[in-house]
Amino acid sequence: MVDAIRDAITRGDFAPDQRLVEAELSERFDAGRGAVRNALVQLATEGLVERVQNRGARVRAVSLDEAIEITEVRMAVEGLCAARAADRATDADKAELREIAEQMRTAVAGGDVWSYSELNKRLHSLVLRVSGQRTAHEVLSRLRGQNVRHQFRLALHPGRPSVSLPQHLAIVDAICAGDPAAAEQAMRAHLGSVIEALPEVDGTRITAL
Amino acid sequence: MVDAIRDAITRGDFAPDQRLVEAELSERFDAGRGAVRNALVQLATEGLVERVQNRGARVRAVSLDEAIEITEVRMAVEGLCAARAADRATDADKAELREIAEQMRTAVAGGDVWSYSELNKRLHSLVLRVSGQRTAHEVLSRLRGQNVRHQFRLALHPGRPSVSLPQHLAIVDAICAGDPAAAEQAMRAHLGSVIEALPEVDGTRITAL
DNA sequence: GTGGACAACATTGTTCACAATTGTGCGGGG
DNA sequence: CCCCGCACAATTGTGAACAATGTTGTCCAC
Repeated sequence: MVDAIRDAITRGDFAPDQRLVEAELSERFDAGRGAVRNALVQLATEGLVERVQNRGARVRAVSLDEAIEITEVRMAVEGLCAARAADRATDADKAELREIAEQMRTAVAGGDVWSYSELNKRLHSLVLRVSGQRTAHEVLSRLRGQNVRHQFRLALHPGRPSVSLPQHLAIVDAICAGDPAAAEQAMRAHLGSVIEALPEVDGTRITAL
Repeated sequence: MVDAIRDAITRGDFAPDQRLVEAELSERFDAGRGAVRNALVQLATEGLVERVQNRGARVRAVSLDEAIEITEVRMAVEGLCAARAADRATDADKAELREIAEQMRTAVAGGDVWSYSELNKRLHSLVLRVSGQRTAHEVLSRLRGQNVRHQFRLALHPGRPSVSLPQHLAIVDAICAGDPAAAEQAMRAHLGSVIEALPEVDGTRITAL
């Protein structure tokens, strides 16, 4: 239940600030109002929806400032994970990382923005998995969920792939070289660049898809 | 409601792995079963209790490994906050930081473990506030909540204050000097030392209070 | 035309009873 | 003596009704 609603929000089925009426969700997802209620409570503590007493729930709109804050925290935590990944990566992990890096190169060369965006998610997710840091994984999942909209806008920004590609490659290289400090530094540099780019794409209309 | 149960858990009124029966909590806190239910859902997503379908809730026992993971993430995020705090601290903030540092010195000199533990919380909390990073603040609140037990054990460990005091002083100094890099480094060094100390105090019986 | 009291409506909060599921003790058979 | 099935107790999940609250629209005085 909660997953269904969460997916719907992150997928963009519900616009930011849109009201989430319990009865409507109850019908749409074919569940009791109680179940919907619990799901909304959970999503509220996850930061995806806002709930105010007697006035119901609405999907939370994260401002530019919040998006920057979130990315700052991501910078710190994913930096940690990159360092851990550099320490723990097996040969199989490294092969997988290089595989993604290679696909990223061809995607950017071919101008395939959507594939690159998917590879981006896979790369960050793989670094997390290799790091073995479950706590960091949970923290980042929550943060990422709140940020999907800004993330999406950034991915669609023209010229963005060509600046982020070398950063991604540097991350992969550092992890494969088993250099934790370099991996952390590369990840922080990458997300630092995301932070700088966020204000530029803020307010961009989402047309594609 | 949720605050009452959360406090009870962090205070230690409920032991780890203890079952939390809805009816019992309902009576103890004088609230409807529905309210208790919602509170448990929220506490579950906060990571304080575990809930399994049709089997109820129990307070989550965090293992030593998890405690270390949590502290690693804290190291990354609080490092970020220390750096931000060094950039943003006003004169009033700095005065407050130095005040706490001074009180820490006298507490350690006088062997007042409990006061020192309280000051420790206040210091970390103040750094967070000064950093102005609300997202980091929320993340850390959650993590700290899961870790209270280990944190508490560590605070009671004999000889611990004398090793952590200079680290705390270094943090305050770096922030007051307006040196973000040094502040981040000092905070990371401090929490790194916590990580090293955690295994030593693991399994210690909690007698005092 | 504007603002305020008031009523009708919509939505959430709460309670209750009951259904569904799981844990437990008991007895019988191997 | 141990293991399996069965009934019963304990507990959670769910649905419906009702209460409480907030929102919207209307009417009337000014």
